Amino acid sequence: MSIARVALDLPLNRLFDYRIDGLGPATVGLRIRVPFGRGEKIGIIVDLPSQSELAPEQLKPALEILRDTPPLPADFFRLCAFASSYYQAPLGEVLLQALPPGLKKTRASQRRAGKAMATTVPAAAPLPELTAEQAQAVAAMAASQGYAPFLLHGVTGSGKTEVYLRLIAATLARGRQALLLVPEINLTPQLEARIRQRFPDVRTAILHSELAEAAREREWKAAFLGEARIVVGTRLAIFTPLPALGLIVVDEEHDPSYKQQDGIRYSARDMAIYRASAERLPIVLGSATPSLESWARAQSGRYTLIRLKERAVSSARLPTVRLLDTRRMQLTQGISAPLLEAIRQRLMAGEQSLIFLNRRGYAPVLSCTACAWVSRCQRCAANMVVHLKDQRLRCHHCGLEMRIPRACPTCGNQDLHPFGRGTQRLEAWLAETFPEARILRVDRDSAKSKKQWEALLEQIHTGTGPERVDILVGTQMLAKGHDFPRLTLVGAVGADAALFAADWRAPERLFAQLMQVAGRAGRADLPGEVIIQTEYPDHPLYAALQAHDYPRYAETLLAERRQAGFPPYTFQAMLRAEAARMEDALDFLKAAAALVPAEAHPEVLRYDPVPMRLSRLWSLERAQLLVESPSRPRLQAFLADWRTGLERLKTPNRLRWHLEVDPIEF
DNA sequence: AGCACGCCGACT
DNA sequence: GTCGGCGTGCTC
Repeated sequence: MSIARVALDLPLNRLFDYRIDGLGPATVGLRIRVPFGRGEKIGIIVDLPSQSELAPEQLKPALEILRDTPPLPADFFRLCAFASSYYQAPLGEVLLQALPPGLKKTRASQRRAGKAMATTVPAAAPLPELTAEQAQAVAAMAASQGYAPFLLHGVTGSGKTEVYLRLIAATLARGRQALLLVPEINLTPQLEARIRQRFPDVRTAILHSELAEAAREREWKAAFLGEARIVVGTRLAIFTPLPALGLIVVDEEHDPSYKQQDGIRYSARDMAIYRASAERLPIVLGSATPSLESWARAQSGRYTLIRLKERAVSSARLPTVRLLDTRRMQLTQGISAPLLEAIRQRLMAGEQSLIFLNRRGYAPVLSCTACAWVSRCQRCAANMVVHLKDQRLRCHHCGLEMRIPRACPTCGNQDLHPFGRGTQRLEAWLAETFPEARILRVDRDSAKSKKQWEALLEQIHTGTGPERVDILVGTQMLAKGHDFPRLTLVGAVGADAALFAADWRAPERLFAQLMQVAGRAGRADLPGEVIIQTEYPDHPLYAALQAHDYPRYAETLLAERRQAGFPPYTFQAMLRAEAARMEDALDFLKAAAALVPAEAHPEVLRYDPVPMRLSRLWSLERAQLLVESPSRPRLQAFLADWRTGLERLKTPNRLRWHLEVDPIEF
């Protein structure tokens, strides 16, 4: 009797055995259709054991071994097995989340094979000349053999993408595939175009979660079958099986969107490092503001640090950064007179300004002037944001919406005031102040879809005429890598809030955002200026920003982290619970903390359970318990023990929990 | 995760 | 007297 051991997409930490006699030759890595409970499921054969722990009559016969794709390769299994153990997630869940949805369907639906997208082959442009720095970087990285991790630290505009393209070309020349990870593909349509232009004859696969199902399957297969030689994708693309992988590039490696925030909470950047090491490949982590984790590893020599200190276009200098001390200034709608004057000057010169305000909506809260009423969300521990454009209050966490009330729901007072400022309010006020200017707001509300976003980009690029844009108002969306040729002024408003946020990673993110948004200014032959309004002009973050000195700020932050015993000097995991009542969530976490005796894991520190910062979301009370260790292996050992106990722990009514390794939000 | 079985409250 | 609440247990 032949047996297949099968991984299924279930939240269960075990595998299932089936009889496969008469189903033809089986191979580890093939998909298999099996009866499960009263239905059926698609699983993946992970082993062909000679016998099962169950009696033969307890095994059900499998229905079909699917051979429409080749077996998933051993490299892929190793990657998934590592993710499964590192993130304490069942192997089946990890393996199956890596497949396009079409390959997980029980009914063998005969979809059209799907042809490769018709790509108009653009005229091959001459290769841009490399700067000396770029050439050195390419030479150093292209010469590497085996596992070779590089941290490519390049200031904005230093031409990191060109370096990637050269490395990709070298990889293709060696007959290998190249994998390029990007944070959000929809925000960088230019990158895709650039790759297609550079490699017009090379099949390039694009992979991200917003692709339609058929397209995703087509692209995934092209990559898996080795037809696509270049694979560009978001975090999920790290799990694509690639038969001839020769290079991994992680662009903007510091970007938080590499961390999956639901389901299996993995870091695509960290998985990329593992994959490169397991498959003995060069890997390039690129950023103008690397994550502190990566920077520390580069400092310790685990990664080779390669720096691009100059902008690729020699005439384009880094923008000057001016700190405006607003403590003694009269602000109108949050804008100081000098910033306003700077905008006016750009208007007169026909140049573009960008005001960065990382808060969308009109105002963060509506409140009654007579009583204590504020626009709180019914479901979340958060305020509903005023969206004046569509006359609605909206919770940015759960999406709950309602009309803006005419009068206070509590006392009937008609005098309700929006407090604080978001991009809509700033846009409206700037439109009043500069009636002749064309103002464009760019945030998640104005650029909901890829189409809208591309249309906005198009508009921003329009140089002259009635369609030109004079002033951009926007959130961090504007910080992503685009060239805005006429942009010479960047103003940052309301940035201080992140300096003292409860989340200790907030300053790191603020620095990256400001650095990126500042990098938008003055890329071509026009010098750029950045004006940051702040009440803390002496803060080291701003000083480093002014000096364009990421390394200095990174050292400051790393020293703080070391002092405080935070990552990357300790390793953390978070157990989170949500329930109808906070008490239940906290009680569960208390019980969880007591599951494993402390003596068994002396180097693992367990903190007390606490409510999460956003303590209620979607009407569920949420709490969390942090565990921490100076040793990653010891933390891992503890987590493995802990999970076993947690799975046995019977949870109170409707309580849900999950374990997150290397959490990035608190 | 589904999906069964199984024992206690308000309804045709 | 039943419909249905979700507590518990199982899935090769």
